[in-house]
Amino acid sequence: MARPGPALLKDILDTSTPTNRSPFSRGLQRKTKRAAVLSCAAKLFNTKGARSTTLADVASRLGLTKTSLYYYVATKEDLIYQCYDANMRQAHDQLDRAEAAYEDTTECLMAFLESQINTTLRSLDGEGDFYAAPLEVASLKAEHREVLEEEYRRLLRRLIDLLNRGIEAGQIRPCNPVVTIRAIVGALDWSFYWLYEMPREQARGVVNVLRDLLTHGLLASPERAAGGEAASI
Amino acid sequence: MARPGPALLKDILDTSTPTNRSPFSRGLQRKTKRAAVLSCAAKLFNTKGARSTTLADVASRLGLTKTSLYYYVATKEDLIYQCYDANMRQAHDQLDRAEAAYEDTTECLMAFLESQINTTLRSLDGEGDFYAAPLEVASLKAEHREVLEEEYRRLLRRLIDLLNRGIEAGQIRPCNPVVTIRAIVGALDWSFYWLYEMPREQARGVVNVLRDLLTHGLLASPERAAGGEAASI
DNA sequence: CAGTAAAAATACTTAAAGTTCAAATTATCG
DNA sequence: CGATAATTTGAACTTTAAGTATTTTTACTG
Repeated sequence: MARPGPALLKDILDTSTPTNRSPFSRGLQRKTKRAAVLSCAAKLFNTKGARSTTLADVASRLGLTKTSLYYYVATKEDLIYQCYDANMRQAHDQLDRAEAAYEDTTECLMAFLESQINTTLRSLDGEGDFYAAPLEVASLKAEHREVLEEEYRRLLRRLIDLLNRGIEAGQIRPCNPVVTIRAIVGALDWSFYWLYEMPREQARGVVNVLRDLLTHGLLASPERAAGGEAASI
Repeated sequence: MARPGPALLKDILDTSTPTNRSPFSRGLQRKTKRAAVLSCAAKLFNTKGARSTTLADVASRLGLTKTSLYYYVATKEDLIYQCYDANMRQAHDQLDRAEAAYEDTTECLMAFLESQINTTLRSLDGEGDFYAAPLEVASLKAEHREVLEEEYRRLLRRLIDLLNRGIEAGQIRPCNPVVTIRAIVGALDWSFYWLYEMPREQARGVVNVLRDLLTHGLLASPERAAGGEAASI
């Protein structure tokens, strides 16, 4: 699935191994190319917005004409939907993995955040697909919009449940989990925007900074948090 | 400036006082109506995206035809730019006020966040103008885009400086201020999205939840932060 | 209340981008 | 190599929404 940024669609397939030329590989090739179309579209959507990206933009980046895209997607609306849907599925998958790997609720949440950030970073390194942040769901037709909104709410609910379990177990401070998760996921949904333009060096440290911010907060010390006078360390 | 959500443009002006009918009021009326156009557009931009909102959408909400909008704005691109610019100016103003009011860096940051959230909440109550989250700056023409990006960066720099001052003063834990501010502002830029659909009751408590999250972090206790075992309260 | 300027509407043009279709090209396989 | 299916294309068509020219309505002013 790994593929560098500016690759043309015709260069996507690795025809060096015989397996990729076997009869059954035809459907697989199509799937692979389709995934490349979605990834390319996702990158553009993240960069200039789904609605203001034209099919010609996507096509030209893939070395195709815009007509050719219709071999892979039904409509532009469908393309946007597929991109968003892929992103939502990926997010749920990552949360599945995080929940399977960690008992501790805080660790689980952090692992989820980390995997989401890393997915973006890998894509920027050309080592994985781009996923589109679902920022323009509202502009989709009702049918598609409702599916995505439900998936989004489901993700929020899962994370809220996670927080609640952490609170019950005494691992996490009592807080309003709905608002807290909204803030965290909001920052995450929007993170590609600055990750895209941040020096790679700094971007690599993002996960640790977020982990720190979320676990300890901003304040220098608990005493200070209660409202005392400032004191130098 | 206060004006309820679904008001038609012709109902905007308060003609009950003579002042509003004086000769010099003509230009003022136009300004007021122009502000109402921007506010209405901003609300729609927040709800369904700037690019997928049509001038007909904006006009119909104001009880006008789309042609009439051209009396107030030059082009649609201009309308988007004006909305975004108004938002950036408002944000800088709020930060000015917060910096003037608070010596303590943490308090200052919190006051800024609070004022931003409250601006959104007031607009939802029909007690103030809507401001558009500048989510689609990338789709504007270079000239406008550069102005807004510079204003956005300037806001980030101001907030980063604020954090740095707090760190130097020992009020704030040493952290990467760039990433930290990006995360906070990202969550903020995106907050209208969930504030719009959150029960008003809950929305009122948002500021406190964010304050808590940012000051103390998620963990139940500092001991726990070090990695100890979970303990029920 | 008539004259005049502001505001808004009607009817139209234009541009851009989404979409379709039939034809051409390319790749696979017996 | 030649048949067949997969893929891509060029060119035309459609739709949508931006933008303009002109006229009409409204409302302020003397």
